[in-house]
Amino acid sequence: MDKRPDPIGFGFFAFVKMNIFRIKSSYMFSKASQYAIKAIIYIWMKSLQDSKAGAKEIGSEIDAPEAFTAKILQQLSRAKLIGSVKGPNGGFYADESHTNKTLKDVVRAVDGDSLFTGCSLGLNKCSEKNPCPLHFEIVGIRQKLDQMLTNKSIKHLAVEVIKGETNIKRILQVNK
Amino acid sequence: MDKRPDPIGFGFFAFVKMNIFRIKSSYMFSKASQYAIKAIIYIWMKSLQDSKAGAKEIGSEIDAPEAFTAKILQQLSRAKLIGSVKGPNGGFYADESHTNKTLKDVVRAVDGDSLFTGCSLGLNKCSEKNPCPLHFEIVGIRQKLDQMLTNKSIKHLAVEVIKGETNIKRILQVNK
DNA sequence: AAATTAAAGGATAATTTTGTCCTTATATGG
DNA sequence: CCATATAAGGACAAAATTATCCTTTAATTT
Repeated sequence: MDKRPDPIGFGFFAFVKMNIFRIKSSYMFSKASQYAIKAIIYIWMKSLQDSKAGAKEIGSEIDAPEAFTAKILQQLSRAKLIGSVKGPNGGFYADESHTNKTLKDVVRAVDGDSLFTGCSLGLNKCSEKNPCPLHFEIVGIRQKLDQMLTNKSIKHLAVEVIKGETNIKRILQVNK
Repeated sequence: MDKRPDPIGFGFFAFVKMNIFRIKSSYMFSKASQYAIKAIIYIWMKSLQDSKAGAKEIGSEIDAPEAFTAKILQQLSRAKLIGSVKGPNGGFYADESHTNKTLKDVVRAVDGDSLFTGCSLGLNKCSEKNPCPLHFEIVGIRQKLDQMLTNKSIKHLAVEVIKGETNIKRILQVNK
């Protein structure tokens, strides 16, 4: 390989990747959770139409890497948030037994519950009695988030999506 | 080094670190933001007592890795959220020019603003007109978070902390 | 002016999260 | 029973985030 020092400054491209200029992601949910939510809504939509969905199909439809999606589906399956069957005509599905599963169940299965229980500043002894500077401010917001995620069943979400719009692709906004 | 295959199954310890059993962090803010918030509150507390704080001191007081804290302080300084002076008796400080800086400024300086503007499912075309399944649910919560972070000036927070308790260590809960 | 002190910044390492590939297990249809 | 399709899982790779170390720059003190 050519190990000569970069002659005309293409190191510039490394430059833009440097700390200073890198933009972080930092959403409310991890990517894994985002994929999980999209996937499980999609599965419910299929199940409401009496069909299963395979990992590949799901990954492609929700615009998530297929192999990674498969891993996440395993987690959801282990957590009993969805069912799965192997073999021909197999795939992932949801039924009555999953009717009451909520967004919170999904997020917890994938990300654990530090989002709901941990101190927002990462302090391990934060509590009502010994609150961090943001404690009381954050608690209220987090409670709202928690309630919202707890109140929304996945099935309900899927039904809403179907009612409002039949084109899955558009609703999940997977196209660019 | 001993490269023999693990004879009595201490691979178990690798095992517990495997995907399945690993617990994610996944807080509202990144670690960098958490450190930034703790650091800047600490700096304000010191400044309100007319003294500067060095990177080492700050890192140790807020229970964050010192070198990493130094990096974050650089970012805060570049973003004009704090001031810095080099040399003997130097350090980081905050003054009138920083009075109106808010928690939101801090989070944005460190994490960018995907937390505030990005779709919670990571979809790039999510909007009022073309909403993702969580859009309207999340928007309200995020707005509350945004408002809270916008309304709280760091200075105000530091004052509150000082009023409530003089022991910095305890308030920031750096012990255990 | 020189020595010293502390921030600024570069390079690199460790860890975590995200992502891929390949093998194994298992259900279904023929 | 056999072939096939698909989930489950292991091993590994890439990327992002977190963390450390060392050199350079610039104030302050002497």
